[in-house]
Amino acid sequence: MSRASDTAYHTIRELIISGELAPGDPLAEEALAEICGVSRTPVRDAMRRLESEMLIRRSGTQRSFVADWSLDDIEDAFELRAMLEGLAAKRAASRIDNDAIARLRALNNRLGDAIEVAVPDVETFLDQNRQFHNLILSVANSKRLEMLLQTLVEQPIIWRTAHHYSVAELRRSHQEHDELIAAFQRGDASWAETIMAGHIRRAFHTYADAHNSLALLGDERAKKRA
Amino acid sequence: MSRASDTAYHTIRELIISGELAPGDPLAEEALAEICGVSRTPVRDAMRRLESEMLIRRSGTQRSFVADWSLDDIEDAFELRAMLEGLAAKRAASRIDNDAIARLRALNNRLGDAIEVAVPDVETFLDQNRQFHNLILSVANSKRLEMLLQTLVEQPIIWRTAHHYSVAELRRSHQEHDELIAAFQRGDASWAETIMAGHIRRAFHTYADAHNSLALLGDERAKKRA
DNA sequence: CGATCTCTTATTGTATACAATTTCGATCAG
DNA sequence: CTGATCGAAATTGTATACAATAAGAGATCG
Repeated sequence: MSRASDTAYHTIRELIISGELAPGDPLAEEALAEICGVSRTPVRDAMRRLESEMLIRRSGTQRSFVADWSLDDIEDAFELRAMLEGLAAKRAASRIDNDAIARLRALNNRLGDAIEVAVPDVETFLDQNRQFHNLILSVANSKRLEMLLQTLVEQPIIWRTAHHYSVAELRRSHQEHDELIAAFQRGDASWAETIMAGHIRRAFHTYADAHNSLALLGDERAKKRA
Repeated sequence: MSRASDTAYHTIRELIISGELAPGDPLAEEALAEICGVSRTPVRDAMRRLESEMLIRRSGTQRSFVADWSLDDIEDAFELRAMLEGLAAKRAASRIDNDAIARLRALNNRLGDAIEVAVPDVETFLDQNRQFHNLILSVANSKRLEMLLQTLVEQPIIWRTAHHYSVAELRRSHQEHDELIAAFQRGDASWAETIMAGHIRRAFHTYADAHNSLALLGDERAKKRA
């Protein structure tokens, strides 16, 4: 997409994901246009995209707000992701070649290296993780699947909590990726599918746990203020 | 959505689905604006929506064309639909109440009536069928699932071939719906899921068969012209 | 004769002005 | 004081003008 429209998209997106714009906050086109330094036209484009990703919710009268994701909503998203990424893995297993397997292995090695240090490099972990999943998705070779997953993967608040994951949990992800690679190497589609689905579901519970601790922390702070 | 934007959306959509605009045809914003009787602004909105439904494809340089669906693409769409509607049925099974079941039964009865006549009323069949599936989807109670399926159900060329389905095939759909209702009544989520997934997959093969016959017909005609 | 380059033209991206709605607060009747 | 009503201000929808970019035709060079 073109420059102004893109900057608007990324700027607004960042404002939402970083939490600078809180869930429920109203979003006025003109105000956002000013912030992004572009006119309302590209802002409207960006908002359309964000709406389709469900980061923005529209009222009955077309006013926009930052979406507020309940834990149920997030579970919903993970349920769908588990199913769709499972399908991606299944399809990938019967299409993948040695070159792609080698690349997956390289990605997962770097991912492992990023956590086996004094202080885990979560940014790198997330980046390699994203590439790992994207590679599988592209091997799965279904434009439609790619499209649907795109609206699910870029979760909003999820990446914010990622930094609170324990080393054990990061290691677990690394292991599961290895198992996935083994399934690919054997061309076992069902195995790949179930590993992937489980991998995502576990990620949800990891998220939910981190989410709960953070929520408790938030409550503590709220009490202190009162 | 607002008036002009909506009319643009529906007008263009109809042009594509009816085949007036053939797959691969280029779509210029200004030309469409003239056809729809609105300005380019709402046309662009409409095209965005149609793109997300994959009825429109965009080239690397942002030019738009009517999407051309290969049989593989369509199989892809059905594979995803089978999975997602299966999930919808599974979720619905554990949430549905007697009132909703009664409504499903009523819809399916009308659907059955529409085909048990001298000349089957396919329009009514499709309409009741759509309502039947939509009701299940809404009982499934997942906004995200609803959103994803929306981009898959409104297939382009599929409804055009529906008129060529045999009475036996229409009856089969009617039966499968009844089975689904039975699964709901027993609250058997797995059963509901597998019936639904099978139901959609069968629909694909019905479509593919009709598609092939039509393609052959088309070839015959082409030969005659030559 | 073919390939490439440039210039013209067509098409899309962006800004802005204006119209249609909606929100919200002030005012007033009960 | 409560609630309804009206109107000003804010917000979104649409049209249009202009800028940036890409496609296509024709000329130019090898």
